[in-house]
Amino acid sequence: MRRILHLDMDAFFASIEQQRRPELAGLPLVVGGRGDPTERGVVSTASYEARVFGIHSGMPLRTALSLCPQAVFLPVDFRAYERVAERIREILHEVSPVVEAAGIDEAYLDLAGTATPPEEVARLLKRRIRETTGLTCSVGIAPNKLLAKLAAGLEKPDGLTLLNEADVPERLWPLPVRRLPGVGPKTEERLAALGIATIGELAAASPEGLVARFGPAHGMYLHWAARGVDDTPLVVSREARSLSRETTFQQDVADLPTLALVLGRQVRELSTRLQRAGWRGRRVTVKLRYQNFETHTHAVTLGAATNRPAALYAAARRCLDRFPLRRKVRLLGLRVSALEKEEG
DNA sequence: TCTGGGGTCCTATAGCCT
DNA sequence: TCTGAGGCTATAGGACCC
Repeated sequence: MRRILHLDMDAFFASIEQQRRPELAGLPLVVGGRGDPTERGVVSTASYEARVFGIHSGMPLRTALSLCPQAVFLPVDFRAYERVAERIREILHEVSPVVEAAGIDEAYLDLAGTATPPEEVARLLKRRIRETTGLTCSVGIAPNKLLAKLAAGLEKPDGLTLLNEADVPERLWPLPVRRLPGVGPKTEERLAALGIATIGELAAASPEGLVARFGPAHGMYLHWAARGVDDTPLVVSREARSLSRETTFQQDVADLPTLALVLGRQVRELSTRLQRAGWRGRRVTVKLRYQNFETHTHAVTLGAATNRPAALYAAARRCLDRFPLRRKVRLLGLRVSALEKEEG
């Protein structure tokens, strides 16, 4: 049986800010956008003190402000968080060579080659991370990634939870389906329409019915996930599939020159990132989101991969020009995909 | 009055070919 | 020459994650 450890940093961005500015400790703190709660933007992380007011990730900053006017609002400082994340990854690699980073604040470890008992490994990790960064995390240990992640979520913050397949009926089946990774708002709603609200009810549903409604991949995933069954391996390294840059305007934009100007800036940024990483892309996609939040994309595939700004801009303009601009635009995005490694 | 930015993966559909 | 089945690829949209 595999032993997988999942580690999830507690209120990562907010905790880092509280760590480097001790006067913020114990205060409701919201990290998001440019740090101005009257601007467009959403909450990246709320401190536990702010969560008491009902503030959570993904919520508009303006809503957070109305829920808790006395909260402190700070901009996202990705560079700083990335530095902390890198130190944490180093600690993880001291414990196991098989580490999968899952975003900036989560990771999976395969403990197969580790002689130390899993629970001891977890305590060691938590202590080392707290000593070097001052931060706490929640850890789950289980026979697979799915159960390890669910376990880590059972006790937060600063938790340590062991979960086995035998615990699934007692510990997971009472929980709402939304707790399963892969079940978002849409799937939750469609399951609710079938009378399925809990993971246990999902486990009792016929796999044929789930496949008929959710397709083969998602349907069978739901069937097995509700039983805690998962054999996906850890992915210790992966290459980027695409790079993108998008901008939500503070005020909706109606004119093509402004859009073209912003598109030009996005092209230069992506071109620089591609060149630094040694990538070229063959597919260019432009995304527009209108005032009413309707979102559309247009893409072109190039004859040859490029990272040159002139070629990228020409392609992006061809995409942009295909959009009817009768309505105001709130977001403009640019993506480069079908990436190829540059020679030499 | 709302609803970010960076990604990944899956699915539906249309066109083309055999 | 017509028709249909099935496969492949490109494109657009959608759901989800951190």
